[in-house]
Amino acid sequence: MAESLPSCRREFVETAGRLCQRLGLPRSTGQIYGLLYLSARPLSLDDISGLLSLSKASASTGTRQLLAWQAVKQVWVPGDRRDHFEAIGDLRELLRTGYEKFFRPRLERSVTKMEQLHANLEADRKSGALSKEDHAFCKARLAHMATMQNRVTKLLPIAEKFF
Amino acid sequence: MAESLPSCRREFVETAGRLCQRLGLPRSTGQIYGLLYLSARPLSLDDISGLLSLSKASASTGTRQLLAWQAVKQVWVPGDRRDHFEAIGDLRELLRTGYEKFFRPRLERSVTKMEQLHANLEADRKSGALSKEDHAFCKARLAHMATMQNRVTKLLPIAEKFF
DNA sequence: TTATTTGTTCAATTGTAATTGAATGTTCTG
DNA sequence: CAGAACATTCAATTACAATTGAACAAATAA
Repeated sequence: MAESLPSCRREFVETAGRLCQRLGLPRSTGQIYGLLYLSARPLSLDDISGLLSLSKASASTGTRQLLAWQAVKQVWVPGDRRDHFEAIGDLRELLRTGYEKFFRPRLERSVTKMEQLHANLEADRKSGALSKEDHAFCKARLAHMATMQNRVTKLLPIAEKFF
Repeated sequence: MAESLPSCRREFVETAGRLCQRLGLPRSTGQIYGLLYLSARPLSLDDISGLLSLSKASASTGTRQLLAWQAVKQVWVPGDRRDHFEAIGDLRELLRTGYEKFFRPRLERSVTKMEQLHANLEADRKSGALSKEDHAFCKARLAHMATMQNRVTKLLPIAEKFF
């Protein structure tokens, strides 16, 4: 397997890594996806760690992460015992599963969280921890936030159809 | 000023803090915004650091951060020399400026980055660093990514109108 | 079976960014 | 003006998460 990357791939890998880093994900994971995204043939862990100058441990955890996100799949290469990895090239699908696995559950939990907060607010009002005016104010703000939540919830399916 | 928070605000503050943390922003900044969002009256730096058990330094940097994001505004409280802060309650506006200041520039830069990558790809092809098949493969993948970029670019104004 | 190749797990290190206390600068007050 | 009240800046600390090397486990080959 090659030991160095052509400059276009090098730069792509770097960009992907920084994007992930900005999103709070491990840079190395982004680099791995970037590398695979521009690889015509599946790569082994050794290829990955070699080309990206990562430890095999990082390559292993990174690929497993990507497998969990369904951003990558394992493919069998005849005549080679090692696992090989290939990027899922369809970014629409990636977005879709990302939404399903990441955004939606969070959004749903945020709705129940809002309900909790509202209940809490009423309890505070009854226990006297909150004045009438403060209670009204908080209630209005929470209500506004809830309508925003609703809009996001309604927008996302539209966005999904858009892709 | 009060020394402790009613439970509803306590929980809201915690939630806001964790949300920011997840987004890669300082937790304390989120907590400050959460606190102000549910405060009927503007708070001073001392109020903030006291109620959230933060150093005044953190309160200062956090509020300046929020000012830069236009998530908070300074208000003058008669008879008090200190700066006081109030949350911008309109989350729509917050989203809008967040999009303008954060997303849009990034999206634009990503477009020029794609052009760079494409140019790079052609250069690699010419220099022989890339086989014909590899070149075709990479070109297709970059093209696919570009169309996704276009869709995002087109979707965002729609989403903006939606709010 | 034993030796070798491959992949994962885990403790330790490293790097990065948030947080703080102390120092500094600035504005008000008496 | 001197002194106090505030806010900011900065160096140092702390907390956290990515990364690694080494130990371990599993599978294959000889």
